[in-house]
Parts: sequence; C-alpha cells; structure tokens
Amino acid sequence: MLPMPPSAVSPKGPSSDTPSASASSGAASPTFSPLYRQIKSLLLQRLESGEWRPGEAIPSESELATRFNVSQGTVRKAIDEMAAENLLLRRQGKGTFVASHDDPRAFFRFLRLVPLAGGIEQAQSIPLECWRAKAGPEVARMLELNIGDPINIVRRLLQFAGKPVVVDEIYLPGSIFGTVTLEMLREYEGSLYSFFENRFGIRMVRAEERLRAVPADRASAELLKVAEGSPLLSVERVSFSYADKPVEWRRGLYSTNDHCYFNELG
Amino acid sequence: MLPMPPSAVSPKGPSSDTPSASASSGAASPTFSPLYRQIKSLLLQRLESGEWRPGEAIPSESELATRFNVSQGTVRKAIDEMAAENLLLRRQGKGTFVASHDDPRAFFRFLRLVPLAGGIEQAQSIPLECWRAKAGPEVARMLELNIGDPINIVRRLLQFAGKPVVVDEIYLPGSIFGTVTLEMLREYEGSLYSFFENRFGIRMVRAEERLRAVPADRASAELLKVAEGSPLLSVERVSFSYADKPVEWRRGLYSTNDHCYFNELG
DNA sequence: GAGTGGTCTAGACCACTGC
DNA sequence: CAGTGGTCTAGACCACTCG
Repeated sequence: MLPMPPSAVSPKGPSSDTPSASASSGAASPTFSPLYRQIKSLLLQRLESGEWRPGEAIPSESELATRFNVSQGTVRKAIDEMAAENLLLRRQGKGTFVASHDDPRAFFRFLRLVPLAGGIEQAQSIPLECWRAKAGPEVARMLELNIGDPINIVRRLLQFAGKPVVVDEIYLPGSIFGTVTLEMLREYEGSLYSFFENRFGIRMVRAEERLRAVPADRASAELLKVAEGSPLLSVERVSFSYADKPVEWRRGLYSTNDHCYFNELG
Repeated sequence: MLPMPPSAVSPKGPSSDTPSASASSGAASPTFSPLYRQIKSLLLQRLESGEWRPGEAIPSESELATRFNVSQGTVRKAIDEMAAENLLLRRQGKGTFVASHDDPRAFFRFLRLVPLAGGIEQAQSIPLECWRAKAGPEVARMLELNIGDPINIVRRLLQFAGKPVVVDEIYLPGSIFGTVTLEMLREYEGSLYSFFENRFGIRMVRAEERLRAVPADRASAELLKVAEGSPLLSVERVSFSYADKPVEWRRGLYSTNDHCYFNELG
C-alpha cells in the first residue's frame, strides 16, 4: 500500500548512492537530524494519520528498509526508540505492533496505584455522570482550547476489590469527544483509555501528573467513605496524544488508606 | 590497567573465531544471555568495585572492544543500555563517564518537587539531627537488615526560596554510614546523595517511592509552618545502589501548599 | 590532527512464531 | 519451512572536543 518513490528521505550517504545534499562543508546544519530520526518521523506520521492502528502490525523491518531506501539497521534504530517510548511493541518471530491500551500491561503504566498490603486486585470503573459544558480558563489552558469551547465532563468512581478508592473528574475537548454519553461509558468493558482508543480513535501516549495532599470535600468524602476533611491525594493529569497534543485533563482524588501511589525513579 | 586475557567472555561466534560453546543444538539455554549483556555485566562489576568512580571517564569503546575481544558495536549496545539507565553518560567527542550526583541534572531526577507557580527556586538542605539506633522490624525489612542491626538516622528540613517545604527522616545502614555526624552533614555543600557519593563511595542508582496523603503531626506541622492535622504528602523511598542493594530508606512529609510532586508517565 | 562518540551500511547467523 | 525480530561483525564516514 502507498508505494513510495525511491528514497523518501535524504540520507547523507556515507558511502552509498544518492548522497543528496548535507552540510558538506562550511555551512552549519542547525536543523540537521540523522537518517533514523527522519525515518522515525515518517513512522510517527503513519501512526498519527491512523494508517496503522493500535494493536495492528506494522510492516516488517526489511520491508520498511526497502520502502524508505535505507538499510535495515537504520529502520531498526528508529523502531528501537519508538519501542522504548512505548509507541510500538516488538515481538520476536511475529512482528512489530502498534501499542494499545487494550493491552493490560498499559493499564498500570497510567494508574500507579498499588495496595498497601496484599496482591493485585480487580479494578472496576463506575461512570457517575457525563455532561457537556464550556471550557473555563483553567481547562482551556490545560487542553490548549479557547475559553468557551465545548467540552465534555465525566465523573466516575474507581473501586478496587469492591471498595471505592478514587473519584475522577475528567475534562475532554468537545471537538473530539462531543458524542460521549453516560450510556456508552457504562456499556464499555475495559479501561477508559481503551474506550477512547476504540470508540474515538484517540490513543493516549504520554501524561504529566501533579500530586498534592488536600482535605476531602463533602461530596468526595461520601463517595470514598472517608471523613470530610481527611487527607486525600489529589492527582491532576494532562494526557497527550501522538503529536503531543493535550487531549484529556483530569483531577482524581485518591483515598490512600489502603493504597498508595507507586513511583519508580531511574 | 588490569589487562584481560584474550576473550574474557564467551561469544556465540556468529562467524568469528572462538565460537566457544552455546546452545548449538537440542539443549535449550535457560540462562542464555547475549554477548552485549555479558559485556554489560562486566562493566557493572567495574562500577560496583569502584574501579571507575562517579564523574570519571571509562575507557573508550574501541579500547573496551579490544579488551573484551568483541566488536565495537557490541560494546556500544552494552553502553547504550547503561546510558539509558542513567548509569553512564556519553559525551560526543569527549568520552563516556560514570554518572554522578554532583551533576545538577541528577538532582531533579530524585526530588520531583516543582513550584505551583513561578520558575525554579534555590533548594537548601538543613540537617536537624543525626543519631545512631538499632533497626526495628520495618527498617530492617526495607533495608534487608536483621532486627537490631546498627543504623543511622538523620532528620533534616528542605527549604525552597527560604520557606520550609519538606521534613525528611532518613534511615541508613550503620555498616556503611556508621561514621556520619551532624557536623559532616552541615559542612557539606551539595545534595545528600552527592554527600553519600563523595564521603562514603555509595552511589544511589534507582529508587522506589510510595506516596500517600496524611495529616500533619504536631512536630512536622511546626517545622513546616502549617496547621496540625492539615494534609501533607507522605513520600516513602527506598534507594538502591548498583547491585540493587537497598542502602537508604526515608520518609518525607511534603507541604503541597506552594509546591507539587511532578511525575511523567510514559 | 588525533581521538572520541554517532551514524550508516551490508551481510551473516540465531531465536522465535506459525503454517 | 519461510518470515520475523535479535545479535554480531567489519568497515566507512560524520560530528564534536581539545590541544
């Protein structure tokens, strides 16, 4: 599909043909990027465009090498980086696949909550409300929208082993998620990000979280079955899609009586 | 230094000499590891043994390749992984260096606190107390010691822009840090991990943190200048040295009125 | 200019998957 | 068995640093 013209990129030809321009002498190259990064960009474009969808296999390394007119090692290095960023998933003998939130491994990458004692528990997401609104200044800033742009807001409760642990309020750009309803959310089996991926074609790739300790407000306290004013962990998150576009902002209140937020520092 | 016998490792010789044994047929190889990982292990040993110290350059790739009797590409892949784990630092044109906490970049890798508003601030560590004790059951478990083993405990206050933000209580194995004193801590310029590295030859490589929201006890509330019982972020951390040996356990209480804990999810 | 890491290629063989 | 990713090599040239 989509046959490429020979040499889709401009290699700086270290001994091959098509040396095609580079900072060969004198001129500095301020925007220089190595061949494998150009390949990586091309692959990223395919992901953004939805040509290769989550869960699907991308073409083999040797085929990509032929298509882009570079060596397999160069394609390999591009894919290596993307695999390290959890954008792609390599499986020896089978192929390279677009990472998906349907994969249960992805779940704990974005919800770093572990029980204080005991093994793994079953998580259950309970959508409570879902309504449309207009972006206020804070949401607009976080999602790079204009004030007044349509947004969707979802409230939901997360339970572990049947006990309420997290209340989330989730803000989504109406331009993308305009048609979400409480019904759709309740019907769906699987994580919220899996839902976004399969129902709206949006894959969350990266997120930033800001954590604080705050006193429980009355409503949250009731839902989480803790005393009003008792300490909760506030987790604000902005999630980004492929092109580093913010597509979700959420604030979660975590009850840390039986669970804690686990983080690994490298 | 330390000349190696030719072929310090057992390559599975893809077309070179010294094919020296591998799972050539029939027998599965349960403990198989590729050549570059064997090289990585050898490099790790050098780091653990202190042969190459933090901040110093290690031998060049080509020299290591000669020494280990493998190709430069194989050494490169070993170093690539270690650089990705922040154990080594590559600098083009200069060499490859052992990562050090003296590098200011390392600072924010282990203290993920950012101001809610405003730019970067000057951090100041104020050691409050330092005493010897015997490991209780919790500390013993975290540091893999026996109950009753000697430990050192340090209490200190962290200020940002002159305001108190974190109170830490730090537990250290006496076998390693037995000679710490409040004097030494107060004299030292630089981060605590920089101190451990330069005064005790221990480099923290990795850490696990567990976060919860807790009410402020009286002592911490006074130090942090917040109301008793107000929500604080509790951060418990176990830090590991090269061989994944736990060498520090600490509990910090963070005031999140003007700062928050920042985390990036990949 | 010499030495270092960084990129790129070409080709070989190994390990795993599935038909 | 063919096809995929994974490892290893050898050699070339580029980009950067420093004396």
